[in-house]
Amino acid sequence: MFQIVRPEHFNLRTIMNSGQCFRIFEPEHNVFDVLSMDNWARVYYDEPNDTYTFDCPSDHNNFWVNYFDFSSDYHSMYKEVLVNTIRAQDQFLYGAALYGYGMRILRQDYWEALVSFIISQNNNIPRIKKSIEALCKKFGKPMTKYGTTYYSFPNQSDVYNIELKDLADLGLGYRDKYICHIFRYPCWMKPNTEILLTLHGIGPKVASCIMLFGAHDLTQCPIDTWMKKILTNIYDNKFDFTPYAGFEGYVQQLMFYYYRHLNEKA
DNA sequence: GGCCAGGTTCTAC
DNA sequence: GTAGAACATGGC
Repeated sequence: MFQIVRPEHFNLRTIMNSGQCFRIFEPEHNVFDVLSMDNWARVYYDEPNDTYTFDCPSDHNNFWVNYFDFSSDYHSMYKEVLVNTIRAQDQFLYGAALYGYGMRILRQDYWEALVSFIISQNNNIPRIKKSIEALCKKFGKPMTKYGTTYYSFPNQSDVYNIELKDLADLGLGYRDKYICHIFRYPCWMKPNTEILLTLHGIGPKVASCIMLFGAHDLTQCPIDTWMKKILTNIYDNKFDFTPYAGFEGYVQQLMFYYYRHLNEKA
């Protein structure tokens, strides 16, 4: 249990809806369930006092402080974005920064990110979430609190031996072969883009997401269908990332979240 | 009901 | 090396 009072650069609902993770839920207004591997924190948001209360075992406090990247300085990145967008008269990214205040790049588990973002390819977010929950329910361990049951994200030893037919009812579509293959991949190897790209079912975009969200490499800038639309429709393919060197992934996340909002996706 | 989704692979020049 | 089709399936 710990509290975050009037946090700077932390909005849990923004993060939940930003498409970087798939296992944060809001079962009732201002009550959030955050899951990562076999960890579960229930987070109560006291809106009038802008205070988040994390209900979790106290020996898990450090896990969640790390997960939400509370030790990193988002103020300086955010300020750089504002200063540069004003200088460059970049209305879109300026608006994205205002709308996306409270965004952070989570430090997610590498294995969970690896599996999740393979599922994400050519897929929509509601369906990605459904498949992941089905995967957890089938191969994870039940966790019950507050009269609610979630299932842990299966670790590799839980799924190492499964066969393709075991994945048939998870709604994975053609990605089932990729997932089955990745279950036998030596995931303890150091996260590395070049190695990820050798794996069947992982291309540049998915590798970039895994490195950004699963290895906290903020220089990664995943270009998905939404980012392609942004870079062509808004910037005529002339957007310059150099003012944001070192935190391209954060800028990308602000753009992604804002553009989807403008298109009524979140 | 058709287009699209946090793409990648396969095939054909 | 690159353009285009194929891939499964459900959200909207």
